Amino acid sequence: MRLYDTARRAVVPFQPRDNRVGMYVCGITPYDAAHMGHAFAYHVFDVIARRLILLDVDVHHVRNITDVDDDILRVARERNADYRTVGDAQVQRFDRDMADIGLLPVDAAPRATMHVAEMVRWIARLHEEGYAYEQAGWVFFDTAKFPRYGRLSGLDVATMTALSRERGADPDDPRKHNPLDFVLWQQSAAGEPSWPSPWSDGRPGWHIECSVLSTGELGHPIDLHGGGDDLIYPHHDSEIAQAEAIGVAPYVTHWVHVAMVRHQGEKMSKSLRNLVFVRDVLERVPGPTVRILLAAHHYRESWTYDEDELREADERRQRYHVAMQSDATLDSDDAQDYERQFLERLDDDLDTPGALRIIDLAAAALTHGAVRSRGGPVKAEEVLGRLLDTIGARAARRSESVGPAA
RNA sequence: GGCGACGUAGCCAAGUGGUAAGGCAGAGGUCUGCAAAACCUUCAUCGUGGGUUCGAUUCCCACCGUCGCCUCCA
Repeated sequence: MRLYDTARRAVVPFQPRDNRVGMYVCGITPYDAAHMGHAFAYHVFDVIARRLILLDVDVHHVRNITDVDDDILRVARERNADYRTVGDAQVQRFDRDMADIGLLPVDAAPRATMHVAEMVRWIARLHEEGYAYEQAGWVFFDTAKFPRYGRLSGLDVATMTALSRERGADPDDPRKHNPLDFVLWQQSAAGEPSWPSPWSDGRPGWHIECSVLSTGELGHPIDLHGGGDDLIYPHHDSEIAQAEAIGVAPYVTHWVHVAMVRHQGEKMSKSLRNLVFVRDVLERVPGPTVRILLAAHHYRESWTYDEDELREADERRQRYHVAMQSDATLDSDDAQDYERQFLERLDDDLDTPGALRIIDLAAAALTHGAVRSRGGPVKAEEVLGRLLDTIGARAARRSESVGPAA
């Protein structure tokens, strides 16, 4: 299987070592419902996992949960609730949404709050080795000590600095030695949850959890680490820095990033309030339709969610359904041929749109009932079922696969 | 500034190392009292400039243009 690697900037063979793959995907902060951007990202890694499993690879799929950060604390405050209550409820909703669009359960979903002690140890080590400094209870990573900082994103320090100034970020925080230094540990404000540490009763910065959770579950190097492409900088660049600085290197062998989903002309994001929630889409179409819609887009190309495409995806799902319900069969030779082409598309940098086109052909052949007998018949249900299963778009139940979109 | 994607007829869009599917629109026609519908016909040298090749839209390089992302973020 060939996949684009962000670090090498090329489509390269993805080589599992020992037939085992540790895959770590940056998960959600559970304070709001999952939107189509989340669905797209996690769908992509689900397809990768399914394809690897088909190749007989033992996949260990880990997706973390950032259950303490500014956003979730803010929401908890607004609702006058405990942040853990907010988090638990959102995690449940998230799991349900993902299950309903047919994502395989991940093998581990570690939560940041369960591993703060390890984070403290990690930060302490960075501090001891001179990669971090303390300022009144806060600890910052010293990017000047790590010259490779920013290499994943391809940004050099000067550009990053200039950019952050332009964006009105906070590079001028007087506590920072360098504008790009990032928070490893922060002192908790009154009323915020806190954990003991040598520097203050506080809580971890955003980036540290992923280095700790990923290597905690998978060791290193991580075979495949991914997430949305908005995480490349600063999140993943910072992960690399804090890991490789203390010898957890190489940290990751293959980076996979998924493009952004847009809506109404802009990136779907919380701050723009242009979210399309997975649940709302599922109210109108079955899970497989959502998967077909997502699979119709290549993971490295950003796309715009729109209703026409949702309708087309549902029509496609219905065509597949009709083909699968038919009595038609294909010769085993032809069936194998479709499957081979389908997998070839997937193995070529996860070309799911191309793979869908192969399913279209197979479905058309079945509905047109072209049956020849050469090598024995293969049932429609079996041919299409296997292909659809690989992209998570096989109807779970018969009742789920009938009826038009609302 | 960096990274990425894309640039095929008026629009949408498939595709391949050997002289470009399809759909919509348009034009002409058949049919019709007129029109509509239907049907038939017609409509592109594939962003620009180089290179590789017997031959490139398809491979490589440069350039131009469009778009997306870049310390809340999947």
